[in-house]
Amino acid sequence: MADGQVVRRRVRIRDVAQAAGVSVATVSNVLNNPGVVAPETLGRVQATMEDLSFVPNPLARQLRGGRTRAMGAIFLDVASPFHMEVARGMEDRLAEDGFILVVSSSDRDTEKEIGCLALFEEQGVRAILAQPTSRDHTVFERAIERGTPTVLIGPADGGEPRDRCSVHVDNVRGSGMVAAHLVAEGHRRIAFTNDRPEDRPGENRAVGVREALVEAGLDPTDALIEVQGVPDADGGEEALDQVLQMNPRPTAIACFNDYVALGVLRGLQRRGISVPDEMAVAGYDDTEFATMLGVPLTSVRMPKHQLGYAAADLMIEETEKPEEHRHRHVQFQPELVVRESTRPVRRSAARRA
Amino acid sequence: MADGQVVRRRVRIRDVAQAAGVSVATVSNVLNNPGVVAPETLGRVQATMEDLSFVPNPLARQLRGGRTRAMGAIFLDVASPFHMEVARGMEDRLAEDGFILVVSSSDRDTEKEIGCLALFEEQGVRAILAQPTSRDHTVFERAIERGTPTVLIGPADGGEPRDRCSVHVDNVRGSGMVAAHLVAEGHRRIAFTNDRPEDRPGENRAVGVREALVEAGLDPTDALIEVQGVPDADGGEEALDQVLQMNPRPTAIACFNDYVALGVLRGLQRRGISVPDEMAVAGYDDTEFATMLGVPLTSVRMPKHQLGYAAADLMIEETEKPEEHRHRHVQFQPELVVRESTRPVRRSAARRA
DNA sequence: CCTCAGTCTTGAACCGATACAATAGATCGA
DNA sequence: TCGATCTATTGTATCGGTTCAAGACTGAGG
Repeated sequence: MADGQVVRRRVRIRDVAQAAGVSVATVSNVLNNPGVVAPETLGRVQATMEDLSFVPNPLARQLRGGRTRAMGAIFLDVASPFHMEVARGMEDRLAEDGFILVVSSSDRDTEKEIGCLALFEEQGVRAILAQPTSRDHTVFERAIERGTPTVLIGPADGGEPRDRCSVHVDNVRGSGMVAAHLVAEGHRRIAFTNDRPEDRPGENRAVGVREALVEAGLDPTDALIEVQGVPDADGGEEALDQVLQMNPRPTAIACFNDYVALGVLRGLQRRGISVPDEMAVAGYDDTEFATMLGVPLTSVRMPKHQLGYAAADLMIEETEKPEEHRHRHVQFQPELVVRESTRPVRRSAARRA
Repeated sequence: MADGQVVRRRVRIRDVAQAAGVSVATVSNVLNNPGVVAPETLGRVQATMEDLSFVPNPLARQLRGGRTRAMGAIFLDVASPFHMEVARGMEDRLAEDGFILVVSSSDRDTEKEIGCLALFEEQGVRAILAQPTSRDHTVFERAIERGTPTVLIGPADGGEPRDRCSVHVDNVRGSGMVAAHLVAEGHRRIAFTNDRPEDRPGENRAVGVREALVEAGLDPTDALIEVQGVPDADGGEEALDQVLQMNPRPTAIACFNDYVALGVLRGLQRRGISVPDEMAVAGYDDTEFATMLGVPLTSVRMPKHQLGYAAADLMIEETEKPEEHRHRHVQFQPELVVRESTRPVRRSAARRA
């Protein structure tokens, strides 16, 4: 059984033309301009394409100019609640105009980010939404120069990003609200579990917390303890370990997101430390489960769906009518949702009622 | 200010060649084969490239070379916990061999599914992992015929899928375990909130529940109430509305996933119906928050990460060494995790302790 | 002085499509 | 019967690179 049969070479437009007894130009027309082809020919060629199971090579296709109907998105993490909601918002908008969303993740790695970007460009994606790994946006600026509109998630940086749009949730403000709230609740020593502070979201959050403390007249040097860790539940539990070793021990933990908070709560529960009496905990993202936890979680709600929707809208506008398009920087405001995990509302009374 | 300045045309390899006073072939060599270029020339050309900020067009580059280093995945839903974990598992495996993962979602729509598939094929993705919308896999079989290895998520169907691999979590068993457990806890009327039963996952879950009831000697006709809805928290709340109108009212609800369960719990809480005493609730997926809810949620744990990892492994093997590759059907077993939401463990005692 | 091997460089074919100008045929009015 | 018009089709340049056989030059050896 010589299994090394014919390695069926990929079928090209030429093969179809030959088989159907027409020129390549006609096949191309069948593909892109079916209106001009005689119905009889059209049918025959289509049948042949079907027969040979022909799939046009997109690379060659785009090389000449035409692009696909796909939009790309590069997130820092496939497994974050942020990404899920934003992607859904994008999809909703894109579907309206018949675009398909293709998502990839840089996994917080700049190398991989460059890889994703190159891939998307190669594939002729119409536009890209990206959550940059670093503050240095040159990779993306170059993509723009090369002709792929790119919308970044993040603040319109000091420079003059006149050549691109951005969408953004004011995380400085969001984390500031958390910090201010904790201070208002009487906390004077607050831990903040950050993602990697080099990354944009991490940086902003840190700034927000710090500024809020200063504004409240506290000295961040001893009022703020910044802990770093992977932004998921296990990371949260590890971060908690570190926090609990601090001396004096913080009385509140502001977490990078709700999953981290989940881990923190888990760790506290295991140790029998009560929330919020002995330790206040705040999350970020206001995931759906935040309300339903054993101790409902204070969190920051972000209009993620809207953010994705708006981003997709900008992308579509930019590729569909570049003349009319003016670059914009859309900013959304987060909202603090206070729940039991940071506010000791006469719980016992409420519960016994 | 006539802003219609020079639309800086993209710098091509030809321009570099001209500016550096060499042929395009030499520039190409500088790029791909620097060893063969004389050091002096090399330096000059590189300087010129820098000067003109030349970036080779990846499309043209690939055109000659072949395929990209990307793998595709088509999920039913971007926003499901299932997708997130599986994608992460895939990424972990793919990263080992320097592949990039590109995710798209069919949004449960067969049309869109076909679109995604075509897009991925066009883009020269090396292999595809898909969670099919329907039981009819012909679209995927054709992709395989056309030369794109495709791994499906789902049971190895009755037919003879000898030409592809599949990965699979035995959901019939998983949902069966839930149903059996509920029966064992004394429930005789059980609601099951399904996703669309036409879809594969929905179908399997329904079958599993039904079989388990039969096996327990119950008649599904009146022991099982199947409710349909969008598989998220809001969908869960709506499903609950329907369930509560039933007469006689079910005493347990098996939910399609943990998010649905979240919505159900929310609705029950709002109505002051206690869990599990007045209504038992089970989820599916065993998300991280399941343990931490007000009433910890019984759920079914699936090795999602492993599933993704295994799938990616198959894909890589198939594209990297097609000769050695033998198609396989990998099945994973789910695991029932019983918590308070279905088991009335002397709660009051525990709490007061 | 000539040959030969070795080092660089280059012209041109090629990848797989698109798009445009040109052509062939059919139809029609005068 | 003869252009004029239309419609359907096709030849071919083109996109921006890669690749490879062949050419130009150099220096060593006979």
